[in-house]
Amino acid sequence: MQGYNPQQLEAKWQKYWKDNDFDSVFKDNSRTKYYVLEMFPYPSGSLHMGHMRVYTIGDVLARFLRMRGYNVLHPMGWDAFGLPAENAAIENGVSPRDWTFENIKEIRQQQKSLGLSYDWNREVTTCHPDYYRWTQWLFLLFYRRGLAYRRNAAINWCPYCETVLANEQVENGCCWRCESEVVTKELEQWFLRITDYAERLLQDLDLLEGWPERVKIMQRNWIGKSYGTEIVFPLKEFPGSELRAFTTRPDTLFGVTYMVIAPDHPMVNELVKGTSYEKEVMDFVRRTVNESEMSRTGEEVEKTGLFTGRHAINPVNGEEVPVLVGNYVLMEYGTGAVMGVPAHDQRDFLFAQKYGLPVKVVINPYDRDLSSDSLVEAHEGPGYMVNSAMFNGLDFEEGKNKITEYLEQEGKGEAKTTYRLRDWLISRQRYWGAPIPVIYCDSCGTVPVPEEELPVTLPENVELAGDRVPALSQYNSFVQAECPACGSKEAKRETDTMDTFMCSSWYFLRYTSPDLEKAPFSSEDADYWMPVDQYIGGIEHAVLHLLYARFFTKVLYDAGMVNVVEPFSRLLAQGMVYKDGAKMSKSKGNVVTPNDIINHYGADTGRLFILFASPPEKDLEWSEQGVEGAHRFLKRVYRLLEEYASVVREGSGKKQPEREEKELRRSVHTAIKKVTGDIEERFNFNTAISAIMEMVNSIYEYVQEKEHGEINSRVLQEALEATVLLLSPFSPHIAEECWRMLGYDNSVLLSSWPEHDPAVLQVEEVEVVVQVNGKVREKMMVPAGLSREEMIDEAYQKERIQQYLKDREVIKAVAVPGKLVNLVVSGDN
RNA sequence: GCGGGCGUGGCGGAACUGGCAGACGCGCUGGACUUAGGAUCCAGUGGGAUAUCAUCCCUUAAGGGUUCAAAUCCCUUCGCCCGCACCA
Repeated sequence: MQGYNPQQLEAKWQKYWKDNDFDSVFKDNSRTKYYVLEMFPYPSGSLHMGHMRVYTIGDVLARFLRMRGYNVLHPMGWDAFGLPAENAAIENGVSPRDWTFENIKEIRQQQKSLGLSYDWNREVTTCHPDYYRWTQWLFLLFYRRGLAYRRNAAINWCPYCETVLANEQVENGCCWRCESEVVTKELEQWFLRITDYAERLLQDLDLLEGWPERVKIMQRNWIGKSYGTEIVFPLKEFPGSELRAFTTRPDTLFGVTYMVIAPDHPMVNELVKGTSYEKEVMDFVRRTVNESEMSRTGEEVEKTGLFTGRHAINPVNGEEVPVLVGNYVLMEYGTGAVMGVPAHDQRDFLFAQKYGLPVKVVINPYDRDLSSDSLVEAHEGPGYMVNSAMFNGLDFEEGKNKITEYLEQEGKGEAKTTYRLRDWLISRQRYWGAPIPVIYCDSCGTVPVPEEELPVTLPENVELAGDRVPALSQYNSFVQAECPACGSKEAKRETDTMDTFMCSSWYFLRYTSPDLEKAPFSSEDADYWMPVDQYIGGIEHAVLHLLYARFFTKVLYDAGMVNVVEPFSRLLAQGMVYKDGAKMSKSKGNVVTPNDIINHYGADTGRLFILFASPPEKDLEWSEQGVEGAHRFLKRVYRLLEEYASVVREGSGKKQPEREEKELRRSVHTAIKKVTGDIEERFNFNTAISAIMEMVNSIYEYVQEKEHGEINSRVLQEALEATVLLLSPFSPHIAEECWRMLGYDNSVLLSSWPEHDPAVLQVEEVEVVVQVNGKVREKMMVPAGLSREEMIDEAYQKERIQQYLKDREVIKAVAVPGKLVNLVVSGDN
């Protein structure tokens, strides 16, 4: 006996699979496709347990579906542009490119030693010119369609990363990557008009039945649709000029006592010019604009405002109200101006109190009257309208409509829908990214680089000086360009690179035709493979990557390049890996790496443990003893095969199946049914594995009861084959080895998934529980298929039940076929 | 504050549409084999009571409700986790 030697066995079969090219996949219209995709990694350092978990989940699915006959696309690639490469390059004195490709090599090796069944011919690398050429091409597509534009804007700036960030990439006022506090800067930047797609991005969430509800909710919140009214307030001091304010509460219009505009509102300057307030207000504006949005609008930050000396006129009653500039009003949302209704908005109420602005009640709750003088907090709830002229008495909801209608008739406002979503800022002031393919010419302005000149290549030889890789603006040879329109040699190249999320917004399409040289992807191939049937990745991308990729797909759909409106049909957000109650991290010293596990127990054990310890969407607690348990199980399977495969091969033993054989077959077919359902319908790999364990326990029971000669080899063969086949998606190497022990020459990968035989699951007798008043008092074996009445009759026959029924009256008898009988009796107990 | 999720043995977790709570694994206890075992195999393992192969009671965060029957449905409370957070 050799014993189970995972290291040797895994290397052997990995080589065999590679040599026989089992994982390559081709478009085949005669077969049903299935696209399994795990979010591709950023290649920093080496793999951690989180990676191992996602890949294992995806690999089980891919292997399972292949055995079920699907044509399965299961690719892998590298999200290879990004800042860490630059930082690491500086530390190690190598170029970002070399650093990145070294890491890719390392990670690819690790993935291979995990036995992951990727089609490596389709590998994509976003930092490779063959790839980013098409990222640039897509940028130009967006540009042509009016979806990419450059504007001056107050944007989020991370001082540590020395680059701007999109809104989605700021968490609690801090950089999503380095957690430095973000500040606001005014810069000329490139944006993608994702807000044009806000409504469709919102609506189509309803199509995504296979997505977790919480992810859809997060996206809904992020898009932040709200219905309201835009109202025109003429300016008293500037006849013909007006301020527009967006409100969700037009019913409170008569309660307006002031207006506040954003510090960066385009009219601020004009409003205060020449007044005694000018200097003070402009100082305030300068101070505020340079603060981060967080420090302006954070919860604990006090709202401040300054009077501009000007007044706005309420369009419904002609009242003149002061106009202020306030730090909490955001130019980016609505119109950058808000109407102040202290009586019905708590924020306005506090602001009014602070600055001594009047309070005017216009909505009374149904049960009492409010007084403007003695209000202690705003009444934001429902009620009916008062102090609102001809609208008095209307319920507030109706009032919203009536006021809006009135304003529309008068030309003083209109119903409007607003979104919280803002355009996607994609410029990055860093080196290691895809250059934005644009040239600026003094005479021609902004000129896109012609498609045939793509890619705009990153300079290769990087001078590592100081503590930064120099931005592209430092490379004169890169900056100097010829204007594609007029041929002027004085033109300058755009030196910003693209947000890496651009690269990851379409990689799933590139996998469908990875080597195509004339387009980013072939529509024909994409039409066959798309959408991704099952996408798997971390919840941290609930808004970021998953929103951007949806946006890209919709734009490509509009451009006629894909025929799907959503890229990912089903999404699995896998849980995190913990150890000792905390996320694994170097600083906590609780890290276990995939390499540790592979070297110690083998990939099969690691895969099995990770899947067995917890359902995929839940967090997983790493347990060394749990790993031991998984390893013990594999050894148990291996021993079983070592000892009994010969019985199967020799075909010895008696032929007539008896009770033990029937029981064994039943447990085998139960397992087949359970494992199939658990993988296919629920992704509950943990219970699938426990079903395999139960089957193995039954097999041991069977063989241990018998001498070798008494074993029914046909029944045992069926059991051992089922064990190996069911185990093969989870622990493929040992399965391949065991398959050979059973006498097969072909790979287990080429076998079909077993089907359970319902006839075998049929039992003549079932155990039925007899309850008296809901408490189990007796169990009985009855013929399967017994009617309710017969079951109840049967229950009455039981002596123990008779005891319980003595001196009592049966009020009701309930029976569930094949399960239980419940007799409800009078009296206590 | 708003929105969402979760709470089951010593531990990870089962229980799919309400129908025997605790599958499977870990750990623990006892035993077998053994020079030895951290290998392997067998038995036991939610708590309590009566006392002996059996019976009874309690138990799914806490309390209440619906039901013949609740971990599962409803209400209240507590605790934990995640997302958003002056969005007008």
